[in-house]
Amino acid sequence: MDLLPLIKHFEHYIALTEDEKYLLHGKISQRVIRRRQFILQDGFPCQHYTFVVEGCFRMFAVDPKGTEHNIQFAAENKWVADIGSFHSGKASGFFIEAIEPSLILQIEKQDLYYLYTNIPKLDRIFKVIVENNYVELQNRVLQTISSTAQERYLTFLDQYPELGLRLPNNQIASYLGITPEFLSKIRKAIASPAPPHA
Amino acid sequence: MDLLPLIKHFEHYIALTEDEKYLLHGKISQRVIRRRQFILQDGFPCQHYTFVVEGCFRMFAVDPKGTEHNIQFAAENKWVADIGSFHSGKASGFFIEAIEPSLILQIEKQDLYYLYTNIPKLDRIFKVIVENNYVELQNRVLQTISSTAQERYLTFLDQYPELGLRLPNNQIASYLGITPEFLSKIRKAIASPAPPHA
DNA sequence: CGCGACGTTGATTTGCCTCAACGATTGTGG
DNA sequence: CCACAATCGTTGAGGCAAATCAACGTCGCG
Repeated sequence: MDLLPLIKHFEHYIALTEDEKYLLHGKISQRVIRRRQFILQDGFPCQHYTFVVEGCFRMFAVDPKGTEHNIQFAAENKWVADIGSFHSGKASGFFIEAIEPSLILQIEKQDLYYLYTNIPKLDRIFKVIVENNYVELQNRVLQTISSTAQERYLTFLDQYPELGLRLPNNQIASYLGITPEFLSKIRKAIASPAPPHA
Repeated sequence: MDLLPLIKHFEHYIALTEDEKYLLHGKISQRVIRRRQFILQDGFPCQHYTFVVEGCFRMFAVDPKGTEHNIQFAAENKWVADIGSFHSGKASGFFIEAIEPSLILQIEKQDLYYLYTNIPKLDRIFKVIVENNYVELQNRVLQTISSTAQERYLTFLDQYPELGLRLPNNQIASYLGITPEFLSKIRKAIASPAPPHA
């Protein structure tokens, strides 16, 4: 098992001592995940914080009509978890599914708590990580309540150019809160040279 | 100056020692804010973390057309700040304005960093606070991309019944991402007994 | 090969916006 | 203390953005 990507990730924030790195061993497990495999399903508690070493995931909810709504993508060096369910132990309302074949590192609740206690730095590191995610999410809320679908799509491409290439359009549509049909029409409008306005 | 509300707030998460409480003095300032007074304006860096002791604030952005979009309310025992701007020192794109006459406690950046260093618990406390806010925001995103305006309004009233009474409807409309006119029509539809469907 | 996932297009419907107008309330300066 | 302005909520007519539904083409894969 190779913890290096995770250690590098932590040290992107604060350097760790050798002792601290040593504490990580045994608390973290590695898994290979196939395309379309779920690492969390609606109705079950979220048992792990998941760090994506390679591949890509989506976290989504299903509404009463059966429509799926992506609330987050997580590719390399991102964390994904239902934080509320993880801490409360209650059933999650979300699914987390691999969009690509993936390699992940996972930490269970009691292990993460152990690490928080024995590597106090981790409190700060995760505080900063969550703060950054919070700022991103705030901007997404702003976009969503203030812009048209086309503007949101262009912002998405601008902010995550790599995801724009990597993900199927129907997944992007679900993230943007629009139908795949309408995203297709937006893409057509963008691609075509300025339409006649007369 | 009375730090008790803030200390109580911190101790809602983890108890502090007397020494730790002592360290807070001198790092926190108290301010009385009038209705409609701004504590952050677009174009300026966010210099403080603000804890609301009494009153209520809104954080909003203004789009190119001049329309305001509320992205957050903060009443008693809530924090409000443009976290991104606070840490980066760059100009904020948000305003924070008092909706009611308010009493706040503020911490400046270097003071907060000082406290993080000397009261390591604070890293954990703020980690938990931000995580909770993150979960709330995630649910808001889900609502926004998956529900109609009426559903979002009912959820808002259910989740923040006190804010539903306290805030003017136009502020709620801005938070929900709809026009005040349309919120008015929603309220009428809700109030009226089940409309005839024939 | 045949099926399922994905993308596209078109016709129609609907949720919400825009604009305009009008009471009710609040607050404020003369 | 009154007059006036500003703020807030409501209502209605008309328009637009995006959803819905249905159909069809393509591709990759078992």
